[in-house]
Amino acid sequence: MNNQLKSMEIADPSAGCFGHVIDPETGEELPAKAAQVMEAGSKLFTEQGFGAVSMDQVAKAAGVSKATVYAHFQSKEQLFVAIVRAACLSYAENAMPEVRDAPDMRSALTRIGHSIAGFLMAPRTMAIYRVIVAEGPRFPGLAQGYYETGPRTFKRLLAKYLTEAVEKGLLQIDNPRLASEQFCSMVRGPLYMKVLLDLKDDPDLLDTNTVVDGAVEVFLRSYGPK
Amino acid sequence: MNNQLKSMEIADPSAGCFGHVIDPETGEELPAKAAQVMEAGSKLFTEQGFGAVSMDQVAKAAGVSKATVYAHFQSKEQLFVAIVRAACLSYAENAMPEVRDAPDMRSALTRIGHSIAGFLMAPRTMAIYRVIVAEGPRFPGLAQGYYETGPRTFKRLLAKYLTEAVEKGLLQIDNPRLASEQFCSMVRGPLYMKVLLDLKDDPDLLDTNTVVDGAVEVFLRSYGPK
DNA sequence: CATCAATTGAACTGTACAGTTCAGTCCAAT
DNA sequence: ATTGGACTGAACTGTACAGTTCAATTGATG
Repeated sequence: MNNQLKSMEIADPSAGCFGHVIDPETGEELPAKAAQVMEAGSKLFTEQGFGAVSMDQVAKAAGVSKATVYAHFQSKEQLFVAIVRAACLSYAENAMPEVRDAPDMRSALTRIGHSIAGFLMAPRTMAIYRVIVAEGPRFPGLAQGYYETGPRTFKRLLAKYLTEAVEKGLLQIDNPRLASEQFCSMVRGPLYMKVLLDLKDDPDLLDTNTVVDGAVEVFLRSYGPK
Repeated sequence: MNNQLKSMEIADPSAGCFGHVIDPETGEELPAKAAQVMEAGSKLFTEQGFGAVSMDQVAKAAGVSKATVYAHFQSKEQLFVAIVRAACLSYAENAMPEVRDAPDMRSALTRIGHSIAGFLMAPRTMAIYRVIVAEGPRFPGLAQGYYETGPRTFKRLLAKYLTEAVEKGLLQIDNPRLASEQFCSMVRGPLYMKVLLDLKDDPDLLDTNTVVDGAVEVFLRSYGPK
């Protein structure tokens, strides 16, 4: 029960992730200056929130004139939407690790659990989530887009994996989507608020290993074979 | 397995909840006008977010002059903090139902599960959460205060209940705090994003009964006696 | 009725910011 | 060398808003 991964390295593609983005509207590659603007905007918006950042700040941080910003983006809102959309694209793939070589179900689930935990608590993930929750209501469609490219995609990947395990007789699950949600929630729930609310020294907080091992244990006792 | 509560009525104390608030600073009861201001501010802030609401709007909605607003609250920030703090106070007690009369563990947990689900998805709860996530970073201590009076208190209540059940031989749990987190998470996780992100018609979404029954089932298979 | 505190309404100050404009610069392609 | 598109920097417009001020009004109390 102690096969945790020691340090979970989650690639944080914050830097440079707007380098070669394809504009979904035109299908063309993003000009260098536009990428700079998105880069800077991403950092500022996720650090301070949409409302607290001025376009002057964005331009300055991007090392670009304000006129250039408006040459590439119609408005502050459109810049924001473009940034969030681009940031969501690489979400789900990063969270599901390779587990084909795992010796058994317990170690596979443990690895997945640590991957979820590490991914969810990465600064970039938290920043996107915070911004979506905060500004979602004011940007119709943004939250939906986030959910579909992000959490939903990941949960489907996990449900698919579980279904395969059932077919191999390694698990017994009648509702894999529910089981997938349950496993994610048991890992995520006890941990994410700590980071989200920046609670560093609350005595009630559980550490990652306890949470992941606990989730795996409960999951296997419910859905394990026999 | 079908003893769900049909419609879970969660009292939404949005209206009038600032009527007789005691100021934690002075220990005195809040003047009527101040309560009106907090009432109006609460509605506006939770609907539109801190940044999007002007003090003129608050004054107007409260049916009060702006000078009066500033007579009671030093600044917009302080008004906001006062509102959130007051709103958090009645958080935890509302979420934990009475289950002493429940015939067995399954029905008790099912009732608790539905209570959690109903409480979490109440507009007022969601609104507070959204505002905390969105504005937390800019108001030091606010998120901590929310967590301590809210989620943490509830989870402790549940952990205490579970511990008592263990002592009666109804459950087998070595880490009740972890178990409490797991149960809450399994109920909350699959449901809250639907409301948070306003996803009405996603085909992957599970309904409340499925989620609660699933959580109870998994919980009992893991922690149930023998 | 007189007093006094709370409240009102309206005008005012200062600032921050979205978005525009434009003359001038840079640079790559011809 | 010239042309043309992208970029700069700086000034400018208009607006929204936090917070202030104050003379006039209200209303409860003695």
